[in-house]
Amino acid sequence: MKLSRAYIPTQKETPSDAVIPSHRLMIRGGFIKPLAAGIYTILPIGWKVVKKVIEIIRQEMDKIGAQELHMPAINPIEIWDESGRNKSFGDEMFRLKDRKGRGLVLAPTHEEIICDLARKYIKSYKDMPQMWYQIQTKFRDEPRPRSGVMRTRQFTMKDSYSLDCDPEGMRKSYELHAEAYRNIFKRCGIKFHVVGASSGLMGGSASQEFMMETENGEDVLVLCDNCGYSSNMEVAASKFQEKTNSGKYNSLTEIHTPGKRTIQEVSEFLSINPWELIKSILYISEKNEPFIALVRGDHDVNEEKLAKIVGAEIRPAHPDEVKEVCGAETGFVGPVKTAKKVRIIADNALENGKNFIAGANENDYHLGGIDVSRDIGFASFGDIRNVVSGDLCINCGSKLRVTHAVELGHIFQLGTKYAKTMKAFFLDSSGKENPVYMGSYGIGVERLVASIIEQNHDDKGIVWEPFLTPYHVHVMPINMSVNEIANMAEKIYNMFIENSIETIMDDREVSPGFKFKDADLLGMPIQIVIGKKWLNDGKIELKIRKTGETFEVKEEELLLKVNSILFNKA
RNA sequence: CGGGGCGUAGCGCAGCCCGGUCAGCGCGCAUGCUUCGGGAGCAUGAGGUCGAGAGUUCAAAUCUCUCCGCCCCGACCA
Repeated sequence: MKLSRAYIPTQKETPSDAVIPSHRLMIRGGFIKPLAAGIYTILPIGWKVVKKVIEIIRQEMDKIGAQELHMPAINPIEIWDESGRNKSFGDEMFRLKDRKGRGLVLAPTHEEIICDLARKYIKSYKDMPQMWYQIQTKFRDEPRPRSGVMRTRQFTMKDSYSLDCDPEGMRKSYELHAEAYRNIFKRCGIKFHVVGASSGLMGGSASQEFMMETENGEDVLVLCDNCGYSSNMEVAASKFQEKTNSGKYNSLTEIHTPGKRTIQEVSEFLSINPWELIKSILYISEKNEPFIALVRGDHDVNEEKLAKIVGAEIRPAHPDEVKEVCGAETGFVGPVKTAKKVRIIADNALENGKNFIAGANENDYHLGGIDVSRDIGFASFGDIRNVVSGDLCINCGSKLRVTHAVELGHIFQLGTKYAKTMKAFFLDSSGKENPVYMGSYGIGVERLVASIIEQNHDDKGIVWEPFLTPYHVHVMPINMSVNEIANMAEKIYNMFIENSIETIMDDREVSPGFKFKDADLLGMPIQIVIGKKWLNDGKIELKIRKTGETFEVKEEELLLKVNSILFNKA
């Protein structure tokens, strides 16, 4: 491709709304163009990269025996009512009506359709195992699209589904996927962690996420660099650090704390450590039952864990509900003497603790000297807090590290949840009817591309690996108006093309600096410069984008050199 | 959905506070000449319903209201 004819709209200025590097570089390099919030056109060189990533995915999926199919992106809403997820997806699902008024949805994922296929065609244990996948556009009306192509409302997903007769079969399919995913991310040059995760809206038993560590990630990870324990913060476990309370308040005492609401304000006001306080938060379950969650002052409530213990969806209470249940405004809420009797769930770190301070359920007052077993002995205990940096690993006792990451892939063992509600049954070898065991597995394609850039760039631009780059070689004739240069560039360009090396040539009549900057921004692995050195010494300059290394090469050696750099060919 | 910010030429922005030579700057774009090793110089030129609507006023990019869009921070997911 010649740049003079290519649609690669690079720009010098960083768009003001792009914050993370991959977003900035994809916009500046002409890889993507925004159309609306969370909706992007993928421009030609962006699409070239996407296609290469998809090919890697396809190869690895085929390798584990999965079969590619293509399901409709537009679904009748009834099938989503049947699984109950029309409701649970809520506003996140795009809904529309056809001309007759029939309800349709733009599919955010495809478990329902797979289940429908399964119940129609899987009749016998002999029909399984099956693994089906597709690479397809998904639609999710995200509450907050973000960070360019990292989180969008329309995106490409590789989603696959396994169907098995029993749990062992399902685990086998799950392991095959885990293996394929490791290969895919390795081949994309991603450094990743596989972590235990929450199943969220998908439901089911086990699930793991493939995460790339980056400060710009939306997820929080807990890692043990010693034994390799890794988990999403949503479900991470840890041993908490034991703390000793000063005993400044060692019997039940009301303390006047005017206007001091937060842990920080109260601990500073009373000159005590944050961990001597009990953080009390009122939640309301979906069954409209209020309850108070208690964690130590230096900890945070983990709502995922809490919801699991409660066995229902939960939400923080509104201010008026707090007033009604506890008798005081937020900031002065505590477990002792609430206005209404209320269930209390406390974190393990509080069990048997003494001399704590909490809100007194009276505005501008806290209560000191709380003995947990004496004063709130009716509470139940559990792990309901987030791991904090410095907590210890439950396996090996080393210090845990808390870090940010992007979720690139997620694999689920769904079990029989969908099969049962949607009646996907088969006959086993004894003629008995059983529900199908499902697994579901996803990779966000554009997000993967953005992550690759996130991990492979410098201050000048993107740095592509040879197997993902839109073009292998970027040829730069320094001055198109000098015939010897233009002709040589043309000759080299044609030679590369004939030898299956993907080449882009900057044949524009622009200044050299302009070409160098664009080449660095676009990030092809090899830059070929034809300029003064060619005119004076008959040498062609070859520069490796990643290292900045340069070579002066004779024309007849060029192809060999390029091949060896790109593909390690001798 | 809460909190914060923004919307003026393709991109980045100034102007708004204090209504009235405020329709402006840089980059980009077009044409010509000169240039040609890290986003060249000179000259000429095209390009804007100032997000939309309503209101206040002799007069609105500027003040008021409503709506729309976009971004960032929090509750969800590949």
